[in-house]
Amino acid sequence: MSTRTSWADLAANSAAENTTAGSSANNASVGTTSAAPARSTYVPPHLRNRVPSSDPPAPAYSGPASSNDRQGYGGPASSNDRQGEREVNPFGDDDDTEQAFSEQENTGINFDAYEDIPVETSGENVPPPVNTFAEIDLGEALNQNIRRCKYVKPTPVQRHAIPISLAGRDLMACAQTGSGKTAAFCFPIISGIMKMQGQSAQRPLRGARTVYPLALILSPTRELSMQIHEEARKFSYQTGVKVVVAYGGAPLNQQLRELERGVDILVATPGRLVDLLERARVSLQMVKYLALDEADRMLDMGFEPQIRKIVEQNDMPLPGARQTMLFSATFPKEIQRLASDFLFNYIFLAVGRVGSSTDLIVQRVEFVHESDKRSHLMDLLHAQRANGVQGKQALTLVFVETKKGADSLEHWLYVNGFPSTSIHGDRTQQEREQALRSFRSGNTPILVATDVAARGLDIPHVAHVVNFDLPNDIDDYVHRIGRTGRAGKTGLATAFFNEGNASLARSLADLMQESNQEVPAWLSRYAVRSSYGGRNRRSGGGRFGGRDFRRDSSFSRGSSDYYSGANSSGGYGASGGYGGYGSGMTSAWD
DNA sequence: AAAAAAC
Repeated sequence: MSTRTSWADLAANSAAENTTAGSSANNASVGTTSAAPARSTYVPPHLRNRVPSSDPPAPAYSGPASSNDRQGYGGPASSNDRQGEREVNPFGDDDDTEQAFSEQENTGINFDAYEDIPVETSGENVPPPVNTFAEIDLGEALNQNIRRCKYVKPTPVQRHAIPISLAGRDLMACAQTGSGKTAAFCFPIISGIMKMQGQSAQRPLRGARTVYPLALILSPTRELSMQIHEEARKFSYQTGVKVVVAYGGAPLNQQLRELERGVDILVATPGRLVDLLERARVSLQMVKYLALDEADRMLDMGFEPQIRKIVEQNDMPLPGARQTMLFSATFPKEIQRLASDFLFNYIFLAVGRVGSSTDLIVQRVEFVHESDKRSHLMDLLHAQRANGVQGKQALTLVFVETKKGADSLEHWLYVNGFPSTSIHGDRTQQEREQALRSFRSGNTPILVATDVAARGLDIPHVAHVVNFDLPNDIDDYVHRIGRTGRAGKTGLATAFFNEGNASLARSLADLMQESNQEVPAWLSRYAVRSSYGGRNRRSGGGRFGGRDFRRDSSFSRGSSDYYSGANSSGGYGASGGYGGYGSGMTSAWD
């Protein structure tokens, strides 16, 4: 059955084609176009005036705010100007797009298992969930793309999150790895921008080459931004909504050229975006939608300053004047608290799983001394060779702690006859993308990776995730094993545990128990010995992703504002029907 | 202590 391939594979293929074609085309024109940095238009952030929203926008222009009018350097361009330039069909099915629809495939998700998914919502006036895409007014062009993607029915997170977003509400959403979060925030954004196209919107005229995206989607790694871009491009095909991606390690000029051709939705990693903002090539003044994917990662210690810079120290509209959506599979309470700075009267949504992490992934933990790890891995891989699928070895993703460790393990595997490659932050962007392509295609069915590959990447056919080195944080473990068992498929996750991982024992044992996994007796003994509920306790507790920190009374001390108003009573549980947990939950702050 | 993210 070809269901598994459908569009996820197309994404991989088209990503591969785009990168190669794109880079060679670009090389040809670099130097002839605007290669020089825009020094003349650069204004340091602290000298830029924040334009109050009441200011009349600069005159000059009053056309529809569609992507079509934003090419070039800001001169009004009729919406016909891009007609000659045909939009590349991201589905690769130019001949008969409706044929794909008639196959009635879905993405392989077991939809029956959705019926009793636990859901928690909290916040004021939570819009009710929908059961079908048809009952939501997303617009015909978007609906057609949804059909082309063979999405027959919304996933649980989509059922709840899309109506909330369409109602204009801010949202903090927890949903399992592989459960369709990208579409959940892309659909409302695309639909909203399509509706704006009809209105006559005016755009300010600053630097002639400044572009004004209407939506900004941030993610923590370059490859994840690429993936989101590919998906968003499918969803917005022939809608007139233009999606552009910007990330580091790749030629800036090519990305600038894309931006100048018009951008409605900008997908970016933080570093490159800050660069573009400092060069005044991008203004966030017109942003109506802000989405943070892997939001807890985006707000952790390493990223928070950059995110604050982007969101708070540029010209982005304030919370309430924009719509903000935060998505992740994990949401530690202390990060939730931080995140509330970026939100206005938001709804918290936690959706239990299907198509992901816990029950569909068989988790094994083996006690392996540091010095035995390689030979132990070899044993696993040998055993796996036997059960290759269709003559192809199943894909195995091996996580290690350090970049050096990744290089050396990859080399060792290679020497020992296992075709493998690696991805980590010390490799060039070309090498990283090549490694991912080669892994996806099965050419090198073993990928050794650092945490750069832990989050968000959708790689079909990953049968086995090996935690060669366990992470220090249980949430990272959740994301790593979530690279398998996606969209209703089963998966296997094996962890090598030894004395060095004692601090993880407790949370690992808890997580495994919550997901009905067999917990080895020796691990339980480690668990009792180690940290009593410390920082490593699972953020949400319970069977799935999380719980609104506003409902936790421990957060009210010393900060009454968090506990007041919005969530005092009655507002939550509107669509829940899952009351079986909550009382005995330990706060991550306890 | 490590990883990620701009040039």
